[in-house]
Amino acid sequence: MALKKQQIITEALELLNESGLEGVTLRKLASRLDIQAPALYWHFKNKHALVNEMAEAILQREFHDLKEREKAESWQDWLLHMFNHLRKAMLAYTDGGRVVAGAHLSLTMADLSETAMKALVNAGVDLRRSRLIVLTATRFTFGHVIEEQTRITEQEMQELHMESFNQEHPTLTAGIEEYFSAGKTVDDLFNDGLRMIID
Amino acid sequence: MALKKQQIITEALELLNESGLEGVTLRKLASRLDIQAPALYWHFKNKHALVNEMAEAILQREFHDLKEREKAESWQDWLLHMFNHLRKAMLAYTDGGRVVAGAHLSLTMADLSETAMKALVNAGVDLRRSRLIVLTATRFTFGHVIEEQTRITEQEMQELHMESFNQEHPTLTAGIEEYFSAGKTVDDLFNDGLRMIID
DNA sequence: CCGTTAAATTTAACGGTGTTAAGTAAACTT
DNA sequence: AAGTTTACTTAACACCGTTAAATTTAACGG
Repeated sequence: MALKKQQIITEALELLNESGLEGVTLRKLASRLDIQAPALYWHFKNKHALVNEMAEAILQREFHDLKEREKAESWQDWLLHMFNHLRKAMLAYTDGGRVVAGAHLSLTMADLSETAMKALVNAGVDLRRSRLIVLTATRFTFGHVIEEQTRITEQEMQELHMESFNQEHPTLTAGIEEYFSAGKTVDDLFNDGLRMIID
Repeated sequence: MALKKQQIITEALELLNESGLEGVTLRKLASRLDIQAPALYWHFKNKHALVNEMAEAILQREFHDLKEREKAESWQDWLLHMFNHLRKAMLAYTDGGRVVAGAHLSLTMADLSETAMKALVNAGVDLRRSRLIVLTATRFTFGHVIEEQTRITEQEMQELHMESFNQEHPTLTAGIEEYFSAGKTVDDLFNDGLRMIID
């Protein structure tokens, strides 16, 4: 039985979650599918194309039924929800942020922007402002999730001597300390940042 | 005469500008320095360490004399300047955004955050708000520049059929069209987004 | 100036990567 | 049954980061 594109992508996403983006090699992927690496080139033009399709799949899982805004909900709340979904989609996979942000010209992302802008315009926000809000929030979300997902090694942690770092960056340290000691989480951090853009 | 670390990084940055991030290989870099690739391991623990130092160098060129805010300037304007500098620093090199954003735990970035937060706190902004503004603006800037610097190939452009794309995304298309036909530039787009966060 | 030590680099090699070219077997088509 | 398309395999190429070991270069004290 011949392999379907969808099976390959599913397996690739599983491999992504186990080994991270640089762990996704064509040989490893092929081995999991019980084929040889060059066979993948029958299904994909090259590795980049595969990664692009992985990005679409990551987004589709969260946005296959992209809902329009209902009248009851404010456009601000609706937009907040949308970008929380976007973040959630990317967080669901190791390096999901880099995969999605790296996949330029994603159709799903375009649909998402279109739906979002339409929602704002329909709610009375003017066109330019809608564009600015959606674009800014999108890029913030990418930047946020990418940073959120970068893994710092034990060694990098040691090389950055904590005591002296904190001593030389008192305001920064105090700011971080204050935020989390108030019981806030990383989710809150994302949403607080998002709200600054949206409101 | 033995090679100095600084010379290696300078050459690496030149190579970065000519060939992009994936064009920076240890063999190519070594060849430009008239040494063999393994010699680089005397100067750097591994390639990642080299790229991290490249990131610091990129930032240092724009921030070697990081100025405190002067009383005459509003903290908003000052912050706007700072992030324009950050963007400029990254734009100065091919894939500069990916290099800097990828270099986690950059000391220069930490100094920058510290200075920025101190400026806001001194201007009367409360600690939590300072942290949120600086963090959000930073991540937006990274997201923005990374996107700005991704090069789309001719072929990717063709695969995305423009007419049907525009037809299926009328609001998005109209938004983009409106913005640029008003004489605005990509620089404006960045600053307008930044202002949404800061103000 | 010499001998020793440390710094800087070379040579050779390993295992891994994406990718291409050419051949092959199975599955549809006519 | 013959021919064509689909889905692969095998073999190979040119790269890549990295390591180990040998070797050269520079620095320094007696």
